[in-house]
Amino acid sequence: MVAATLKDVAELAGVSVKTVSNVVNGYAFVKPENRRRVEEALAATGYRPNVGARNLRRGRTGFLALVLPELSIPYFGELAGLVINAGHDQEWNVLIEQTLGTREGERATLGALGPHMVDGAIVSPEALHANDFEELSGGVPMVMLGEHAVDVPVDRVGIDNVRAAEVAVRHLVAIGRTRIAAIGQHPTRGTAALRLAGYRSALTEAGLPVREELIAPALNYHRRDGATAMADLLALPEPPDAVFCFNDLLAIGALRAAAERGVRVPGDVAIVGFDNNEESAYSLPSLTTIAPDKRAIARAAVDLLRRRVSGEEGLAPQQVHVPFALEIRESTS
Amino acid sequence: MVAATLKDVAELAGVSVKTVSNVVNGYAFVKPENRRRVEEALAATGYRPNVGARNLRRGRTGFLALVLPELSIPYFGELAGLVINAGHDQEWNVLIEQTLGTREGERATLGALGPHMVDGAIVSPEALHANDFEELSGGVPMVMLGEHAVDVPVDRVGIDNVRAAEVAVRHLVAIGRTRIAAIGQHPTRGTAALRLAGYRSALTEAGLPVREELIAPALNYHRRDGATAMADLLALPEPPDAVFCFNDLLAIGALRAAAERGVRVPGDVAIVGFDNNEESAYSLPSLTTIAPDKRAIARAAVDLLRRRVSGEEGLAPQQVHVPFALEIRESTS
DNA sequence: TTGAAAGCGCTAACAT
DNA sequence: ATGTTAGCGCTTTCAA
Repeated sequence: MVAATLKDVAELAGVSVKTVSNVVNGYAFVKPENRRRVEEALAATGYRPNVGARNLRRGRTGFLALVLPELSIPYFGELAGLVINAGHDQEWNVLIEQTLGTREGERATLGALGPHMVDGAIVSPEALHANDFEELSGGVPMVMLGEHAVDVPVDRVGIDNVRAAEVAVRHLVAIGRTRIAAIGQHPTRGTAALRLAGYRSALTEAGLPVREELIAPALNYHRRDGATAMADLLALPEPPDAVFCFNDLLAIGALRAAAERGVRVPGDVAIVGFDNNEESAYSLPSLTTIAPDKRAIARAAVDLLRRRVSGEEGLAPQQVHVPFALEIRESTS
Repeated sequence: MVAATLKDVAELAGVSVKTVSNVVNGYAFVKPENRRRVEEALAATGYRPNVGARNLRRGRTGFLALVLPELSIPYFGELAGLVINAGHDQEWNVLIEQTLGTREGERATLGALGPHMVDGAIVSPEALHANDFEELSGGVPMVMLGEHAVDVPVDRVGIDNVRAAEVAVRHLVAIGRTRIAAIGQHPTRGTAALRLAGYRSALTEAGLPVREELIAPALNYHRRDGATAMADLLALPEPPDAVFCFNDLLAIGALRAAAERGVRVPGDVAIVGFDNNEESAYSLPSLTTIAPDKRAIARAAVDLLRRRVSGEEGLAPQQVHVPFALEIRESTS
C-alpha cells in the first residue's frame, strides 16, 4: 500500500481531483453526496497530502529555520522547544541548525539556507558581523534573537538587557553588597556590552565605584568559564561580596568555584545569574536570576516572521522587547 | 532579484535545462565551453536549487524526524544536537517533534508524520503501545531510541540498561553501602523496568536483600520528582545510605532534598545518576552517573535509518547496543 | 554531448 | 458545484 495520491482518491470516489482537493482543504461547497464518497475514499486509501508537492505549488516550503549556537546549551534547548511549538501554531515545521556560536559556523549556516529551503529564519547570532548578514540573508526573511551591537535593519526580539542587568545589580545593592563583580565581559558578544552597561549604571546610581578588576572576562559562556573567572575573582586581595554573572551557566560554574574554596554563597558572596535555566532552580544554593519570558520571545519571533513572510512590505524593522523578571532564590538570600 | 530557476540559468547561458542540471549535479560529460558558460550564468544569477522541487522529483524529502518528549530536558537537548550533526553527514535535515512523553502526544506526532513529510524517523518513545506503532508508522522507516518493553519489529539503538544499572549499583556496593535505594520505578516506562531489574540483580549478586520500601516510584523523571521521592526515602525509619536514580534529573532533585534536610552527600547517603547530563559534572556535589555514548547513539540511529531508507529489505530488525561508562564523581566518593 | 518533453503531487485559474 | 488543465522547479528517459 504505497502512498495514495489525490488522483487515486478521485478515481476511487468517481469524481475529479478538484473535488477531492476541495474536500481535503475544507473548501467551499461540495455536494453532500460527493463529499461523502470522497471522505470514504480518503479513509479507504489512507490518503495523506504530499506536503512537498503542496508547498512547491504554493510557493512556500512550510519550514522555518532556527539558527542557534548549540542545542545542548540549556537556554537554547528550552527556547527551541518553545519555538517549535510557536511554529506549529502557524503551520510551520522548525528546522534547527547549530553554529557553535562561531562566525564561521554562522556564516556557513546562513549561506546554506537557500531561499527555497525555508520560508524564514530565526537567528540567534553570537559572532556575526553586520555585512555577513546582508551578504548571506539571500532574501530569506529573518528575525534576530537578542539585542546586538551589530546594526542591521532586521527585526529583533529580546529583553531589554541594560535594564535587566540594572535590576540584577540593584538587587545585590539592596541586600547590602558593595564589592559587586561581574563575570562575562566579552569583546564581541552584543549582549555582553549591554549587560556590562547595565552593571556600570546600577553601580554608579548606587554611588558605588566601578572597579575594573572586578569585571571578569569569559571566553565562552559555559560552566567551566564561570568557574575559572570566579576563581580569579576569589584570588583577589579584596575579593567581591557579590557577583553578577551574564548567564546562568557562568553562575553555576561560579557556584562550584566558590564551594571548592570554602566560600559560602550567599554568606560570603551572593550570586545572580541570567536566563533562568531550569537547572538554576535546583542548584545548591538555587540561583537568583533574570528570567526572560522565553515563551514570549518564541511567539514574538514567529509572529514577526509570519508578518514578513506574508509580505507586509512597508513594515520598518521592529525591535520587540519582551518582559523579564528577577527570580529571587537562595543565592542572594 | 527573485530566486533564479534552472530555466533562467539555461536561457542566460544559451543552453538547455538539461545541461545546466548536469552541471549543477556535477554530472557526466559537459562540453568545457558549455560548462564555463553555465558556471558563469550560475554565478551571475546566484542560482540555488529548489530543494522541494528536487525532492518531489526524486521521491524523497531530505528530512528526518526526531521525535522526543521535550527539548528542554537536558538529555534530549544534548542528543538532538548530536542527531542533527549525524543527519547532516547523510545529507539529512532534522525536524524535531515534541511529544511531552505522553501516549497522546506520541500517537499524534507519529500520525502527523505523513509518508511525504520525512524519509524516516528516530523516535524516543516513552508511553507508546505496540499496536500504536504498527497503526501509525505509515510506512515511514523508523528507529527507536532506548530499550523498551514494547515488542515491535523495529530497529533500536541504546545501551544495555540492565547491565548499566548493575554497574551503577555494584559501584555503590563497592564503596561499602548496604541500604541501597532506587528512585524511578514506573509502571510503563520501558527503561524503568530494565534498570530496576539491574538494580535487583546487583543487590542479589552482592548478597544484599531487595527491600521493596527502598524502591521509590517517580511519576515523571524531572528534578522535582527526584526531590519528592528522596524526601520519602529519607523519612523512612531506616533511611538508605545510597540511592540509585534512574536518571540525572531525579538525582539532582534527590541532591536537593538531601541538602534541605541536612543529609550529607556522599557522607550520609551516596547518589548515582544515569545519563551524564552536562550539568551533572557541576552540581554540588558533582554526580556519579552512567554515561551513555550519546554520539554513538546518534550515529547508529542515523546510520540504521540510512540503510532502511536505501531499501535493504531483507535486513532483520536490529538491536544495537552502544557503549556506556560509569563516571565516578563526588556524589559517591 | 545535449535538447525536448514528460511528470513527481498538488493547487488554482478557467470553463462548464 | 465540479471537471479540465496548466504549471510550481526539478530530474530523467528518449531522441537527436
